[in-house]
Amino acid sequence: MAEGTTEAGTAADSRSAKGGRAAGGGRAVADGQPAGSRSSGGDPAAGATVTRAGPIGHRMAPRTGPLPRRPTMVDVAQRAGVSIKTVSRVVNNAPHVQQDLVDRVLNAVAELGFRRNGIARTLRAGRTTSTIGLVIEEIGNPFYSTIAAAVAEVAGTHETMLITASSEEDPDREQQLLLDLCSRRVDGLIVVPAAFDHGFLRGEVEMGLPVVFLDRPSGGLHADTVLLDNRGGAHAGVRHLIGQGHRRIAILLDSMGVYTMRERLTGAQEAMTDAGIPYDAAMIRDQVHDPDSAARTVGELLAAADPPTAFFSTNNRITVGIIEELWRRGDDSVLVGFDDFELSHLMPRPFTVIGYDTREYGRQAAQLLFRRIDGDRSWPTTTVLPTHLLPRGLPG
Amino acid sequence: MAEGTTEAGTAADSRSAKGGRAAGGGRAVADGQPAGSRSSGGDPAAGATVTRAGPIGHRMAPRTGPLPRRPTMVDVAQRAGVSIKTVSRVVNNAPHVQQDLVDRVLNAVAELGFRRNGIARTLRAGRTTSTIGLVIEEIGNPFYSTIAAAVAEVAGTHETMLITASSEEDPDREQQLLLDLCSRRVDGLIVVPAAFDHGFLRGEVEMGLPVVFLDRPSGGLHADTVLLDNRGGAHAGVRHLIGQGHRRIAILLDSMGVYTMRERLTGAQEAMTDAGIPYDAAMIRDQVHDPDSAARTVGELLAAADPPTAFFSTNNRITVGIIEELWRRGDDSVLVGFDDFELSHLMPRPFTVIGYDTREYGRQAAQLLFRRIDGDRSWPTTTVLPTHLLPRGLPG
DNA sequence: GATATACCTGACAACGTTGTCTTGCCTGGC
DNA sequence: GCCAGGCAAGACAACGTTGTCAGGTATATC
Repeated sequence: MAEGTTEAGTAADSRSAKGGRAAGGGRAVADGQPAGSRSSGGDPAAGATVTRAGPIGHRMAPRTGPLPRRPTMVDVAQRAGVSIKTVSRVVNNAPHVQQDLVDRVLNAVAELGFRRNGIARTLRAGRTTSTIGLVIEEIGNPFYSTIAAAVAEVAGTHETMLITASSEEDPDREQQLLLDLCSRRVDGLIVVPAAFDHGFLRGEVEMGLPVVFLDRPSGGLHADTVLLDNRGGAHAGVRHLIGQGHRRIAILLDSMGVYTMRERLTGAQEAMTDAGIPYDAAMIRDQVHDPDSAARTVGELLAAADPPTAFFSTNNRITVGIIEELWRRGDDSVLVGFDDFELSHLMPRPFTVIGYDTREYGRQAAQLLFRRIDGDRSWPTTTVLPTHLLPRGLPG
Repeated sequence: MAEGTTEAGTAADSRSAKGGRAAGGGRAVADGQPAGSRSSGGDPAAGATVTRAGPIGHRMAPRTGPLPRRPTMVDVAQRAGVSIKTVSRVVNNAPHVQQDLVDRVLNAVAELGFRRNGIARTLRAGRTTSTIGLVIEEIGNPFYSTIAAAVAEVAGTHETMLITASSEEDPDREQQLLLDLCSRRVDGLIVVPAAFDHGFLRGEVEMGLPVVFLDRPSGGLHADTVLLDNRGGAHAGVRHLIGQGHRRIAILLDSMGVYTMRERLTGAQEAMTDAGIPYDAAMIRDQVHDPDSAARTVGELLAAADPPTAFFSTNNRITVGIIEELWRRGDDSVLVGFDDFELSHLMPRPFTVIGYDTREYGRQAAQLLFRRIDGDRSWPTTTVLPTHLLPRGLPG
């Protein structure tokens, strides 16, 4: 840690790094001291972001002159004393080039540090960009990052890279991102729709751009769609509760504006109806957007007359909130939750999960997309992935 | 669910979707029946992936003819009766174009569904691609997806898109990905190094490609680097344990081949040395790559003579394994773990965490990169982000 | 009325690569 | 000795866009 001259200071934009914002957010800090003044090691500046600038190991000056131009095939051709076409042939491993020319070209390539310009290569008519676009709600969400990982994996087998963009559930932003990706001439698009209507993509689709919708269907544009068996899963989950003798089952959901929520509610209600349990509006709670609001809602429901004996959660954020509140209260109401998540089996209260293979979900969409990219022009399809009930009861 | 003709069947590549592989992996299935035969709702084919193909709502034939060519500025110019230069001006909102020509061009653009080709635009000398590359270990890992989210967010404010690629910790693959990204002429690169030496990028860097290394330094190429205060964090964590009176502290780590592991071990050992606790090789366990092996290691350590009374975990996978094993055994050994993670506060045994702001980590790297892209040619810097001890004791 | 100025428009080249076509050479068969 | 055919290499155009420059018209200035 003592190489070269050093110059300590605080990075220009590090204001937001000081103090708060530790992962896990806002908890108390060691020894009750304020974050900024705490020492967390031998480093005198610990607690704040530290930036060192300067040469390391050997003499070196910051660059100031104009940057050297990137070498092109013309430069390589001149250096090797051949035509650019020959350079192109060598670079692309085309046949019918004499060995000594190949060597001269490869030497020139190495000496100049030539790297083929993929942009220009793509421009020549008909070439693909070997890039696909994935538009999701938010890449930081583990569900979507698993999807992205699966899509990237499939893309890799097709020598294709992945541009991922987050719509943040905003239809305008989604449209902007999608059209931007079209301008970049991606070879295909996978979209988790935020908007209802993707008619603005029709022109692109007609000109051969493959599009796959994932997790939610889209109105306005008929294209391949990969969905989850939301109804079936919810149905099975609620039936599981009914089978345990529960009749008062509370259903918590995020927003009726989201397709998956509507489907899951429908499935849950069908299970209730099948069992002859009368509809009770008081047992259905909408607009539960995060764990805290889920916890609050649980409190309200349990405080009411004739409280529920079981809960059905329609997504994992709600599930977490319900668990926290039940745990706090020592309440032994039973819970079934849609979406499995990492470490769910280590939660303080075991609960039954409606799970599915998220990686397979993304993989299906990606394989479908590449089938289209590879020329499949048959009817658009709708694929429905199954869900699985993973029962975990209370030990007792 | 009853639109148009339907055709049920199993998707060609859905083998891996049947049965196993539910998220959370390999747990028993409802009612003890095999996955394939279980019913999870009203759907007769539940348990297997179902694909429907066919028109929805209205008559439509699968496309077979040649795809219509994408309209170019030439097409728009012809239709509007102007030169392509005028089209270019209109499309780019350049001044000095008469209103009636603007209207004619915009009409032609709308009628033809023209969308500017960003590839060709980029090719014209000197233009940037408005794309940056991020090479990480694996996008499915929540740590990296948080990084990606932060980078994408910063990129968005610079009207730039993000290509994310996973090196899978393989130096060869990393090199291939990085060079591919160079061919695509990304405006900059953020790399979590898998390899030790990134000298192969020197030519690109000299020709003006900004590179930022994140989470691990790189030998062989002097560039901006953003690191975590691994030593300080580990030092503080172990000191915390020592402060509670522990003298036999086991340290579990993944691999000494990884920079962060070496740093964390060093910090932990410094704390021990500072407290006059003699070095004991038996207390340090290497090659703990996953939760299961962490759990096994805990079992071995506790079974030995003179077992540890506290554990120091150097990453969150190891932490999870330790928690599971301690919980299983009802052992009340104390644990401090590097890396906070979602729901860590809901784990069955409260434990102290060495946390940091992962989003800020990615943000710092991205801001640094864009400062370079915007022309900052000063000395490369090394930024060290602080860690924070988040003590959570056993309730008793 | 001549000249300067601003404004508007288009012709043309260039970006870096690859597809097409041509040219020249060499070998082999008659 | 002539021609067919394969091989090797290069000239040239094209991909779709934008920068440069020239030309043309209308308005303002002397």
